[in-house]
Amino acid sequence: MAVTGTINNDGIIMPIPMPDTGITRQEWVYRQLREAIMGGQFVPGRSVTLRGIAQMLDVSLTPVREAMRRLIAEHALEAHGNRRVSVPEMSRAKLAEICAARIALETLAAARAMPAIDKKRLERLWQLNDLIDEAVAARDIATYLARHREFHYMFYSAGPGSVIMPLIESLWLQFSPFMRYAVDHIGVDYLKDRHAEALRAVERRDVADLRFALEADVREGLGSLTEADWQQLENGNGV
Amino acid sequence: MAVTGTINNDGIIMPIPMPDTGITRQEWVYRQLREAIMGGQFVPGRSVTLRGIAQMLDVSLTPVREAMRRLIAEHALEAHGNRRVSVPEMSRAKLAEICAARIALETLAAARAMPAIDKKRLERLWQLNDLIDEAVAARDIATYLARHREFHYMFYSAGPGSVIMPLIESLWLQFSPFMRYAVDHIGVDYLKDRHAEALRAVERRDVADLRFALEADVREGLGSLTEADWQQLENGNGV
DNA sequence: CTTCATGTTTTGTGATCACAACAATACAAC
DNA sequence: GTTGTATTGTTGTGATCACAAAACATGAAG
Repeated sequence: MAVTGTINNDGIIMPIPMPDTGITRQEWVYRQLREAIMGGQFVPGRSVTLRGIAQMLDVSLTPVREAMRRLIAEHALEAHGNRRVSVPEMSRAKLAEICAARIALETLAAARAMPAIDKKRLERLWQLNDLIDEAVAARDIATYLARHREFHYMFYSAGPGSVIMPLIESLWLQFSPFMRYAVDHIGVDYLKDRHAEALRAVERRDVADLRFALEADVREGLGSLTEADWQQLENGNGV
Repeated sequence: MAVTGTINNDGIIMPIPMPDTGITRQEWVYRQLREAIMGGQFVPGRSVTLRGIAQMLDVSLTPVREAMRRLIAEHALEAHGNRRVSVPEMSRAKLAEICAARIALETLAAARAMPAIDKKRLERLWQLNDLIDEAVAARDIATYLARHREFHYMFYSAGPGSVIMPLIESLWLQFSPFMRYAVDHIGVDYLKDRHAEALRAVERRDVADLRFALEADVREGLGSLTEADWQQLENGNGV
């Protein structure tokens, strides 16, 4: 294991080659785990052990311990009283709270970023929007998730500041495992986004419409699960 | 050092007695540092070393490393490229961003919490409001900061959920060292809050007024520093 | 006095070991 | 078959050591 671009015995893809220079092992482990979580490779409820990760990435316990502490602090992982660590499970209430927080923070970030979105970045955003549609049409969940994240990140990161973005990323870390799980089990057909509407609002430099589009994007995306969907997820019925 | 309720050679008060049972050393170290930061005992720019903290709290490096990783992940501490860690410094832009994020998240948290604020909690909030005024009148900065934090925490924590509150706490960790520094150097006289107005809004069950009061509380509190204030702070001129 | 090279000290990082807490299993008693 | 207990294995925690990188101090050369 721990070699380049293979699937290990836990079924988790560890793509990035190797630690090298200029970066600490702890930092490398952190990024590996973070990408895996964001990519939805960790299923909610899965327990994560120090030795398991250490063996998987072929490092000692020390850097894994620190990387996991970071992820726990960001609520990407959950530490139970028993000292066990696992990927957090999702609930209706928690998802609602995450959506509310996303709307509050992402509309703020977008409003702050809008003046800094120039023609070049706007083109890239339109391009990403197309790529997302293609991924949905092709039922390619992995690249859908990656592009979707890239779209929002490219949006907000145009603006200044280093305070709000980490908060948003913490939220994404929290719902990503669930989102992958939900898309896997319910399908991609219900995935409507408001990205085009948001981009048109940017072109018109209309902050209010931009906020509205993004709020709708979250509400009709993550926040749109019906009671039937939830029950299907809880019964574990597959795709 | 590391004994109960003394001031160590760094001038930092480490009040809580000792680790005992039922809690890991790492967790204890984390809480100690967190309280010290929230209480404004760490001045912005101050460098924090592993061995320094370990010696201060009389533990080995291991628990300190993990505790500091947590605090760095919460942006309570800042890790530089040189592998050095310090208490983050504040800038005009950063403070503005923190205020904007606080308004977005805290008005949301308050709105969610309002239905759960019963008569008993409201009484306690009024009581805290009085204690804050007394602390200001007595120029007692330490208890002012503690009560101020307790007031907001008691407010938001009435509501359900475990997602939004940690985000808010991360923001408080980020501005607390600066706030203490600013109050120390500029004085407590400009400290006007909108707590009473917020509580009256709760009594009327008026969400809009509640949000307005809290937004004003942040904007006229943290966000009210003038350019003259900033220059005074940057010159390091004392009280 | 300034600047650069050298040596010393401090500091973070990673690995390893010992240990205690916890979970899981196996087995006996009813 | 169920329940309770002893045993075994696994896991997180904390301490210590070795090492490399960075910061600091020292001193010579300009």
